[in-house]
Amino acid sequence: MAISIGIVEDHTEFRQSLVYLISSFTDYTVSWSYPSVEEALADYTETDVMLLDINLPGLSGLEAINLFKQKSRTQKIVMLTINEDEYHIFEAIKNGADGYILKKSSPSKILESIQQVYEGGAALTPMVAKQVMAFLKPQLANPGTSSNLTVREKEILVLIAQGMTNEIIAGALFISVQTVRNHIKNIYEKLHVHSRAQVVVKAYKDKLV
Amino acid sequence: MAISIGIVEDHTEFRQSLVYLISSFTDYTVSWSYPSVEEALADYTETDVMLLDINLPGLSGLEAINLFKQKSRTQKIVMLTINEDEYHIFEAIKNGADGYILKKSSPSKILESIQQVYEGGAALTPMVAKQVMAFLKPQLANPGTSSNLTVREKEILVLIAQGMTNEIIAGALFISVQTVRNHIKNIYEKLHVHSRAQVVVKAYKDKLV
DNA sequence: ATCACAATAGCCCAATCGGGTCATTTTTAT
DNA sequence: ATAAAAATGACCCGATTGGGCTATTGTGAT
Repeated sequence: MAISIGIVEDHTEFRQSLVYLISSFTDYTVSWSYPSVEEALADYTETDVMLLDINLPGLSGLEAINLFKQKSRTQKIVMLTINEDEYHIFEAIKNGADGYILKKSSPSKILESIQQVYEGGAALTPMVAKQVMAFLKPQLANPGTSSNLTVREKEILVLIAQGMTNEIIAGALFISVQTVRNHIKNIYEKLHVHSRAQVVVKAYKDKLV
Repeated sequence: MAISIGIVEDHTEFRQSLVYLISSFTDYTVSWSYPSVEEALADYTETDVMLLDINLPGLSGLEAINLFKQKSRTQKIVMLTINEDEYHIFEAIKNGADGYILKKSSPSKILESIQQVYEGGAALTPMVAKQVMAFLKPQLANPGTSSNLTVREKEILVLIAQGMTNEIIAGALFISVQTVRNHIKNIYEKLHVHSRAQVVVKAYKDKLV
């Protein structure tokens, strides 16, 4: 069974060349292609993979991710873009895109990306991957952030960062309040903070939540 | 297939009358009923809809919502309550209840609520619905703004969201700790939270920081 | 076999916080 | 000008938290 693909791309020429490119392989089928999110949503049918332009008139591709996810949670979404800037990359990732590739990528790279996300992986251009890693590095490197927290401590940190009280956390994890408090004491020591509000701040700043 | 129902209600008489009421319709089946959350959790079996009293000895109904959600994410939960006050309403909604109805509601209203949440809707009494809408309106009208916080309150919120204690905040703003606490109380009320950790969470999520 | 660490749980004490009520002054809006 | 809203400050009380200590159990590494 061929992998089915949907395309949203306003630039007619590029859209058609995508259709042409993909259709030339028997492993892939272009189920539909539209120049706007609005039209794609109106006529939506589920596909295995979607190619979604970011710069679109009307609803942008970034805003559309969630809308398409609502239609189908299994479909994979690959963002097509001309810009490699941090904002768009992280917005796309945050919204749950499965891939982020440049329009100027070679045909073989585009097909490769489709295959990768179809198989459950993520497709990123090397430059994007680098930025993602650069973003992650300080968190991994910086000791005193999350890295030296134990698994249990991280669990509790997440719950604190949702505003839960110790009692609620204890209930949620089926352990005693005392134990929760002990874990929290250890978390404070490792993160060098002295209150749960500070923990929440750190959790958000260091993107642990 | 009849809609299956679980009931947690400590008041024996009311619980039994609920069971009697519901059982008298072939469309509904009471799978179980318990006087406490603890017993219900221990013996839990999934039902389509749960009626959950708020004022319970031991674990309250509000605290229990999440615990039951862990057992089953598809079951619908309708809170039973005697009070229509804002606090309980928002706590229930925040925790993910699907309905919020008064114990004094007529039998037909109770059954109607069950049917509504079973069909994927939400069941609210008109008064509750009004309060919910009143809370939502300002946010919808003015998106991006935090809910009606005064300038001073926003200042303090920002400082809280940096992990500061009341004493430090008081020092920073050259006002007394008492005043800081009063402002914070008002912030809590407006944001419907009950701890500074939750304020920090909200501050980051709604992006006021 | 032993050591280190993680997870569990308890106790104690002081500090902080959350919530309720009240009161005064200043600013803003009508 | 007057009423409403905001900012300031206080008291009280109970709940929660933060910090210091000890202890048992299980697991993984040496």
